[in-house]
Amino acid sequence: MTYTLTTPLYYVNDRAHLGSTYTTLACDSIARFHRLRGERVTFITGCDEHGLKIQRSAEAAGLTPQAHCDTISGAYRDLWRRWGISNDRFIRTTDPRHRSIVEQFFARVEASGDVIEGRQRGWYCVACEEFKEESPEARAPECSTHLRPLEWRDELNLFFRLSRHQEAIERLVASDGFIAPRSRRREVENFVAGGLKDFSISRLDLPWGIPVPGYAGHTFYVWFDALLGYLSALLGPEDPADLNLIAGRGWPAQLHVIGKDILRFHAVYWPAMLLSAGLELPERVFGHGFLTREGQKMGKSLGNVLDPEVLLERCGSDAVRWYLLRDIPFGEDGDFQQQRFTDLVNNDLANTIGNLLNRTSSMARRWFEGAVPPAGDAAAADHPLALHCIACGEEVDRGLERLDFRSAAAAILQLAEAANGFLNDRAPWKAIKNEESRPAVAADLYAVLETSRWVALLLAPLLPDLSARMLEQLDQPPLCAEASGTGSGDGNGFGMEPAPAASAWTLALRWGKLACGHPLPEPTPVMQRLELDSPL
RNA sequence: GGCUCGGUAGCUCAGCUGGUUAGAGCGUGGGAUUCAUAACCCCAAGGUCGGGAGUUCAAGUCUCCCCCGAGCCA
Repeated sequence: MTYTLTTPLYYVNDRAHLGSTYTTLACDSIARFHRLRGERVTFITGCDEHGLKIQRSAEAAGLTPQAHCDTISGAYRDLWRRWGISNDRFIRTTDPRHRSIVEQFFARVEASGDVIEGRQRGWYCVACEEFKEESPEARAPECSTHLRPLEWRDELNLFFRLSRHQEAIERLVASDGFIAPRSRRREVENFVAGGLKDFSISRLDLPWGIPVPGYAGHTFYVWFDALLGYLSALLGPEDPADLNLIAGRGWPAQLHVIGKDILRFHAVYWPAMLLSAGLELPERVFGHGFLTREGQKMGKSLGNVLDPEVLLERCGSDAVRWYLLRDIPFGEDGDFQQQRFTDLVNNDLANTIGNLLNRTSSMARRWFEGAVPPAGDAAAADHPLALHCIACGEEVDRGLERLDFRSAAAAILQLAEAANGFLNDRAPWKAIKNEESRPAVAADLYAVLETSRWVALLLAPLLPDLSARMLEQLDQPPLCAEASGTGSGDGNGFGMEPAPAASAWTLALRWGKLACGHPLPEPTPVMQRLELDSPL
């Protein structure tokens, strides 16, 4: 059993923005969470590279479409690498194997009688790559989202008979858990209830696309092509381009994470296409919200775009991940406020969590020969901090299963706060002055060090870097939640091996695993405070 | 125009099937402390729960109307 999840395949008409970074970071945390639990994960991301809009972007830049795509797509890949994204796959829709998958898929859809020829007349928005409902008589209509003129089209296209799948899609969309968060379900239900109309899946005389077999002059509509990237992506490096293989390579996906704007493509068109091709449906489509900045929409015209490159360079991935995952309810819109960003990062990460480890470690080193003190009573499973750790672990588990990053993060933070409070109550710096209380001091410090270790472990899916630094500070072995590398390409009984009963992570999440007498490295702050002297 | 979500302390939000003095975090103010990244810990500040009407012994929590904001569809 593989846990397969995807980001959207980002459209390469421009460089990555914070929105795609947000989606990708969230998916990365989910992927890491499942890997840490010992599950086999295929985390897919990539780029959608066809279509008129891209052809024009390339022309505007004086490049061939392919050169343009290579550049932008390469930039995405590089950006994700620098953010430490653990994707197992990076699919490009210009990949030759993808073309072959699209052809095979189309053949299946055609065979089930879902392809018909029809005349497409209407107003088209190139930016949306979508036909609009404007009446044919409209004079110089504009796209309401892009505020750009619509273009009139009147051509023979191939249509996908979406209307035939009305009932199946109605049932799917109404089913529990398919569309998440729940609040977005109604919107799609209403759309489906309005009656599904066939939609065109080919374009005439658009060279930058995949040719439709058997229909000279036609190329596939970008969306038809792009969604299929989720399937092509499942092929391992050594796999032939065979659509029949994907069922054994992690299809159906458990989760598609997307921005709320493309929910319909994923919750309506996509499942219908899959049904038509006789493939299984993904378990869940999660549409998250959009990010604004200081209450305003980000945009070039306003000049207030937050650049993920700048953010990464000036603040680091832990800070940004924490802010986005901890503060914004996943699914809802969020607002990036610089003041709040630095407040949260400094309070939560540097002060509460980082300083906890720092202060405890330095006391332990000073009074207990540079090592983890003897646990004494703190080894007991009913130690208050032990109970808190266990409860926190469960809360993180529950939270991340529901994609509720916020409650997972809050639980971890509360654990660190409890440990800080415990220290203040016990005041080991006072007690140590009395030789008789030395064992009690040892036990208290042990309990807090052990709690810090839990904090580090539980943080691993959310903030892998900080987690690693904390474990290093405790001289603990690193966790591995990175991408599987070659993934399933070895053809070595993929999907056959049972998930391990206990992963290194789950084994480490036991109270008392920190070994007494284990040397502690000299502490250095694991999380620097953010001191931003100018707007990001 | 139809539909769907929101409008709760300065800010961001919790408040499930209606029921003791409406909660949290940040920010703010005060206290305590010195192990630590001027960090940690404790306490406080009183917001007519968008407005109005209604149902009820009782409404932030249900009904209706209105205002404001966001979105989907026309």
